Amino acid sequence: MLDLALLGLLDEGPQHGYELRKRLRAHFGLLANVSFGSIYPALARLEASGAVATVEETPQLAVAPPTGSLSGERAAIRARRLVASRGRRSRKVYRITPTGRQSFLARLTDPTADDARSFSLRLSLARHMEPADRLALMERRRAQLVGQQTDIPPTDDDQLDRYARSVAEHIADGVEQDIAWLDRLIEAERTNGASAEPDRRKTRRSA
Amino acid sequence: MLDLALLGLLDEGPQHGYELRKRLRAHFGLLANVSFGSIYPALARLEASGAVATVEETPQLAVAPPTGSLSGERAAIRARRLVASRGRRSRKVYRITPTGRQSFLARLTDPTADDARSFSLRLSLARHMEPADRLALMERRRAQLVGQQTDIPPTDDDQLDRYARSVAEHIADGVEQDIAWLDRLIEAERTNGASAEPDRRKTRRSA
DNA sequence: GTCATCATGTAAGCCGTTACATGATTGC
DNA sequence: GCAATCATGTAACGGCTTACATGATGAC
Repeated sequence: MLDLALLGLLDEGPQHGYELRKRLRAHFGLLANVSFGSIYPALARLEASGAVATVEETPQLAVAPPTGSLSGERAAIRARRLVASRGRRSRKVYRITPTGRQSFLARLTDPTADDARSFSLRLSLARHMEPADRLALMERRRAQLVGQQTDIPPTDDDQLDRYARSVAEHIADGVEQDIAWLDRLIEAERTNGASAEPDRRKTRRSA
Repeated sequence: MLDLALLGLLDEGPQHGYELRKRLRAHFGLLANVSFGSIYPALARLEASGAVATVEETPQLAVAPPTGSLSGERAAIRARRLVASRGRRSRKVYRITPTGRQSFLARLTDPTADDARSFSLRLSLARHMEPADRLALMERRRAQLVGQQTDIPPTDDDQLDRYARSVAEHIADGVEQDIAWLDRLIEAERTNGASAEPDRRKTRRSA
């Protein structure tokens, strides 16, 4: 789940761990409000598996401004990994590899891996998918939700107290609204299925 | 979280693990759709901590019907823990202890432990709380949700693609509806605060 | 000079899962 | 006899969290 989100972000350009965390929150909101204790090991794993690679300096970002020659020697010795752009602490910039992009797409559309938790994240990344996969994702999720409705009969206990009943009803309402939302998405997907191209987006790599 | 749910159910009468799992689903729906691999260790922990105790047979259930004297000897030898009521496999029936009831109430109202995940479960069990604690629980949750709205500005990125934007909007809608729901609950809680007594419910122990 | 922010990482723990192992009883 | 359901438990693993350790840099 985290891997998917990280790869999705890295697809928009090389970034380092600290920045990735901020963007996770900005892009995915509550879906991926994840701690550093998860992110750094995840990046290390992804690097070990060849899905991402560390970048040896991002030249267009490191304009090497005349920040100062003071204590230059000391700084140069310490800057092991990367000469920090604009004097920051050394940071490890990652980029997604072709292999990584492949496994990203494979995992994004893998029907065996879509649980309730990862659905919203997957849908957020749906622009990377083929229209058919996108539709399949939505319909699998819809079926799951309908299954919940029938599995657990709506507020089956009329002997629940008011609080428990209120919670049950609220949850049932939520499921219903999720289904309605999906129906709208599916409908939209079907109507302009021809006009919607996969993945074409103003990828602002030079932002 | 699971402990809370188990204690809440056991407060309505002694039950065994297998039954508890079914009731978890029935009472709390998706909130506590938990596997046996969690339940049995949880019950063992609760027993070790003194919150629950095993019952030495529930006489009113084990009516000892004339099921048969056939193979009676063999069955009697194997029935180690409990003489099974109506010939079932031996099962371990738990009841909540006074200590358990105390820690249940303490944990239910503990303000340091209410994260988003456990809120719905706590509210489902709100009939066990004092009106003031109940109100406090709701208002803490409301504050959390409002905090989310401001922390993560609503669909802050107008450069998100349609899918990501749709997800962000849907989540924002959900948060808004949760707040509206809480407002209704809080309002109801304040108006009939005097008339609502804590915990009085037709506890059907003899069902 | 010290505090907030940027930046990376490790270790321990929590809370659940799946898979496995075992076995009794009921119904076809 | 065989499968489904009832019933309890263990072991391994997953994915995240918090807390800890370290350190640079800029602002006040």
